[in-house]
Amino acid sequence: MARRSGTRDQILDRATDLFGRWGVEAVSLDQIAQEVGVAKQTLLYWFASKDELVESVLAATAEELAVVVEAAIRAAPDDPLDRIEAVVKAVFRPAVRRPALLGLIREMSRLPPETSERVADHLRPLVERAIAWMRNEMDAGRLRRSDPDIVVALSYATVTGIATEPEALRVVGWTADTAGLRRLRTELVAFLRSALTP
Amino acid sequence: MARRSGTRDQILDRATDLFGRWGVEAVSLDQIAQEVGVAKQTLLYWFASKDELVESVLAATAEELAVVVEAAIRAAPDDPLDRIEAVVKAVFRPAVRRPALLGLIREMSRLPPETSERVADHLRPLVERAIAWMRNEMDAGRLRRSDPDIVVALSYATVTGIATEPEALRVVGWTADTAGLRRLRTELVAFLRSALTP
DNA sequence: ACAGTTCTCTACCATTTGGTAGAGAACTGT
DNA sequence: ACAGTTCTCTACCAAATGGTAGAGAACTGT
Repeated sequence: MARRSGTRDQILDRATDLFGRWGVEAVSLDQIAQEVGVAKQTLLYWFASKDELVESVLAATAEELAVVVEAAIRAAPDDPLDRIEAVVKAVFRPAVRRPALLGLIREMSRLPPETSERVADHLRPLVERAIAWMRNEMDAGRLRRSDPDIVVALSYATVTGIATEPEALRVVGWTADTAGLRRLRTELVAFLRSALTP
Repeated sequence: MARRSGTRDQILDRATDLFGRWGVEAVSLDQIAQEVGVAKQTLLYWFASKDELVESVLAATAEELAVVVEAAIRAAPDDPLDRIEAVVKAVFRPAVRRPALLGLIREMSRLPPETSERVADHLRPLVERAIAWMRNEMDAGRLRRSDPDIVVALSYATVTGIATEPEALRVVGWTADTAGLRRLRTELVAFLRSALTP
């Protein structure tokens, strides 16, 4: 999460935010360059093309999420529901502070298949482990019996959807103040808990 | 859902699909015109600007969803969980056949606030009713007690997220064949049921 | 002091973008 | 037959886009 200092890192950070917020297509190199306070050609020195910049941003984001999740898992208690709660809370903080993080992952579906495939490869080990783990817990009767892969996708969709769609929340009258955030996190955790309880 | 026949309707249909799939910014008027088989200026005859086209598409989409949901509600049984299942199933069919539908709603957050506000107004009555209804059912002890507005948003996020992110599903090894679709719908309904059961 | 690398810049370019101007079909009602 | 409206077209345009070419700082190690 640390905003690093080199020109390259600054570009990466800024591009992450902008791509995540507005979508890859909607953000121009000029715009990124201007916000970083650098000439556009400086971007093209660090990244040979916009495509390469996009891919770097996605790879870094996937990596960052993977690290956060891994850490949360290692530190988490053994009970599966507690563990899920820990992971959700760990992801929730950076996701809300920087909605672009999860929004970016969503941008994957709009990229050329080879690119999205490469990014998916970054996440796959994590996902596979999650599925295997869920299957185990289901067998042990500690999670609601169901299709583990789809349930992983559903949980992801719920967390990502709610963290990246402030509009949807505004329509129901929610506001992004501290109290609202706490309320949201509490409900999200309760929702998932209830969805996954045997 | 009916693909209507006039030039205007053809433009609307095609634009809906393209905007929903690739995002508003990523789709050019030239592209839409070409796919409809008409000159770009014909689009600009029917819609004064791209912005106006976007807004028309969004309004029509919101309207269409509202109609589908209303119909499902009217035809649904009285038990709240059955009713939720009916609505989800009603939305699931068009959403999967045309992912653009829900994808479009997500595009709202990337539009100028006045535009998204106007589209939100189309959906608000529906949402308000959903919240009020949920609150009632919670009071009656037929749904899990919680913040009704946030739960509405969470349910929406789950359905929309899963229906618009084929990438996420691909990562868990899911495929979009008939069996996969049925499996997905079944799990989605079970997930929501479990999440909302008292 | 100097050569080499690293980094950022100005100047430019071909293409694509949303949009304008205005002409000409094709269908009205009379 | 004719005038008016509805609809679609060709021909442009200014601005913005991703990207190239190449010069000049600024920092290396010697």
